[in-house]
Amino acid sequence: MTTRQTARISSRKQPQQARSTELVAAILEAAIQVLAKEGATRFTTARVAEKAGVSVGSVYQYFPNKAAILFRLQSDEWQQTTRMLRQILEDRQVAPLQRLRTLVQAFIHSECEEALMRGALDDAAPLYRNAPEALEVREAGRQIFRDFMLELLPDASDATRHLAHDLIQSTLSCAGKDFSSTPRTPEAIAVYAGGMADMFSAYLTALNTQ
Amino acid sequence: MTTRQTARISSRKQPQQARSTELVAAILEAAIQVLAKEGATRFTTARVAEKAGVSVGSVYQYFPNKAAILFRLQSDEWQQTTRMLRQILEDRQVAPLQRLRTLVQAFIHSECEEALMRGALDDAAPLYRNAPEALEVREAGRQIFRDFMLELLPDASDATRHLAHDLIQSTLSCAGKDFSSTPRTPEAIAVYAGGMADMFSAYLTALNTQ
Amino acid sequence: MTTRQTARISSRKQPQQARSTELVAAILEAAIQVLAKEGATRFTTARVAEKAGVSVGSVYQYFPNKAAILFRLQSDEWQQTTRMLRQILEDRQVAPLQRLRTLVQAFIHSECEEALMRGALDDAAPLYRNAPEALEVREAGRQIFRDFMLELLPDASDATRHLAHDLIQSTLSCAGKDFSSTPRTPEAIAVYAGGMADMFSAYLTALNTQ
Amino acid sequence: MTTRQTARISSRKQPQQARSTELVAAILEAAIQVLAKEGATRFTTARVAEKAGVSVGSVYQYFPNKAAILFRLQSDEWQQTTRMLRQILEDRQVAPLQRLRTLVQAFIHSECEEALMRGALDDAAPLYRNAPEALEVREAGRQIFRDFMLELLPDASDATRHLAHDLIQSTLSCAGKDFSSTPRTPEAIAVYAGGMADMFSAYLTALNTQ
DNA sequence: GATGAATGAGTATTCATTCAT
DNA sequence: AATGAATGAATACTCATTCAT
Repeated sequence: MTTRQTARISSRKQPQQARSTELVAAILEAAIQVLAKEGATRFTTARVAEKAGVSVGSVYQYFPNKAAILFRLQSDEWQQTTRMLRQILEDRQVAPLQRLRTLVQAFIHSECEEALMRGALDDAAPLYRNAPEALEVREAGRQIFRDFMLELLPDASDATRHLAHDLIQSTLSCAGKDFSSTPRTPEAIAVYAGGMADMFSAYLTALNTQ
Repeated sequence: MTTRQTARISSRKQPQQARSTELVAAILEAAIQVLAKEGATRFTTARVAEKAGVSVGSVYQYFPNKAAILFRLQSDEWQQTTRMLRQILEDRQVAPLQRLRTLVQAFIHSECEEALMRGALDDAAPLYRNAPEALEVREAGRQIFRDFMLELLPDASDATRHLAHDLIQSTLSCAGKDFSSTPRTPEAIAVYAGGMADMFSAYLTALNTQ
Repeated sequence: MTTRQTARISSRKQPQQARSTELVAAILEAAIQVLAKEGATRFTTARVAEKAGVSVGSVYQYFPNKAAILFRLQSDEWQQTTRMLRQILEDRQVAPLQRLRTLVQAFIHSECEEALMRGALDDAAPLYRNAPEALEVREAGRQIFRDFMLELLPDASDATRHLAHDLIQSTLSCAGKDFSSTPRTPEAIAVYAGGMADMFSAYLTALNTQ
Repeated sequence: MTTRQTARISSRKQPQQARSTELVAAILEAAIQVLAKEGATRFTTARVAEKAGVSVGSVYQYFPNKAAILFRLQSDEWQQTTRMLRQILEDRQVAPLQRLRTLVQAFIHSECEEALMRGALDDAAPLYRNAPEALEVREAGRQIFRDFMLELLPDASDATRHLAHDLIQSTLSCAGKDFSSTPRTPEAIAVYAGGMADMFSAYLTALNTQ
């Protein structure tokens, strides 16, 4: 929303040596724990450093600022999601609507894992949201979905397809977040994801038979 | 998400005298402006007081803490939304699906008004979200929707209806927020809301013809 | 030299009530002591607050930042010097060269008072030097001297007078600082100031008899 | 001024091997650039090392601490100035007052070269000023001037000569610094230096004819 | 010798909240 | 009731210096 602060947020150095990679991993793992245990407002570089068993200085050796740690966490998640998207949506062996169904299940499931951390990460979004890098990562996921929409709605107008795309992707990600903000059993997850897939299917079918 | 801080958050006193009511109104109006102009992170009691032309002490006379101001803003909005919900959904003169369509249009439109302030209010959600009062207000809205779902899906099982309810209400509110986070023209709003209504309609129709 | 940082530096609020005035005075007094005892590098707002028996927050209530405290100290000094300049130089009862002589004595004397603090204040100059307010205060003093130069060198060309002005004012203030950086007895001060006055007199007399 | 920190500041080792000498030179050159480009407050060992294309560790191999680099820069300058002093002042072929005139011109000119770096070096003076080595280097220059003063004021009392010496040397160096803190054209420099030489001449002549 | 990762004390500044007047 | 001065804990980030490799 607010487009106020925006700064460089990417990693300060590429950890090429094994030691460095471990350190970055330790910091990120600690960040996840701090986020989950303490929440977004109590997420401080000092706490992350302490939890990682590292000095604050070391944190700043690998991340230019606090936002960069959060962004990295989010970025990693987006990449994971993008991989999942690609894997499921590009499998042309499976019927498109079935692929969508599989995706919804997979996505909602993954959203419900580490929901506490994810929620806190979301609360901290104002800190990293406006970084230019954030937009790039998002775009990659959009492109995969865009291609998939061509399969789902081959005869629709660009406008219609674009609208359906917006609706489905937005619903998937944000209703998923909403749902995962409360602890859920695997059954409840399956049911909810099934319902969402039904909704998307009904919508897309309607668009195709128009 | 995070269930950490939870404190009394409702107004400290019922301002019954005219002067008090004015003061509260001034503070809330100022809060809206600060939120819109400065964003969630720069939303401070001092700034609100200054903008309201009141002392900080006075702010604390009517609101026990900063979160209470934010909560009140959110609460007011929920009540407004609830009124809208009631007005549209309880009008039995109109066919249920048409009422839903009207509601989606009205809701997305209203989300796009003052989007800057709403976005900031959302960013500040961690501060007031866990207040018990917040849940109560939400529940009122849910009840209206629940009743409406009985009209939409008269023959469905409770489970199915409940699921559809969750999906639709969650999609409506959070995809609406997502959509409004970017400035939109009235036409774009109408198109998007139309699409969402189509999606809901297709889904509900499918459930009813099963 | 370096013209890098430049920010608002003036006082945050005008202390109109007695209590406030006292507080500002206490902070300034504490600042002087910290500067004298700890030096420019160890001059921190926390130390000033502690020495003043006040919280850090209170310091920031009256000064927008650390530089503002230093600037205020310097500014006060400049105003005092300007007053002295005016008092001595504008006294047309006394012969011009005699006035200059008196001024040099008074100025060097005053420089040697609280020399420790002044030295430290000077070390901290990079912090406040580039503030626009600093330049204004300086200019006032220059104007008085400019008028006086007209009396000293009535027949000289503008260029000559301007050059003499620059030389004398610059020598006075910076050689004075240099001299005062070592503890001096009153006698030594009088002798040094006498010498400087002799130098100025010789120079001005030479210019006038050219 | 402040006589607080005082530590060993001279070079850690005499670099006799070619490689070492080069390294030291590279570090000093980098230091000059950092000082000029970033200013005293942003002068850090890390930045110097990076600019020099060397590791921080290497910097500490040849300089015991940051102050030592700055001191060395200053020291080199003093030695250069001392050489200039000697060259000009000890040339008995030229009349004393003419030598003084030449010196003033040369000195002010040299002050105005690399004024940006010099200014920053000056800002950093608190860091190296109190080193005992600093005093020694200064003393060498004083001695040359002292001898020259004997030529200038052969009949004056020790006290008078000493006073004139203090005045002239102090004025030369610090008014020179003051003057060079603003960018100047060669013409302006010549004029200012001429004026200063006139002032010294008038003063010395007056002392000799007393 | 050279490297540069690691350290952690140190600093400026903000802001929710209280309470004497 | 209203004020706004005072508090002080909290936080992001820097940088001189060390030392294992």
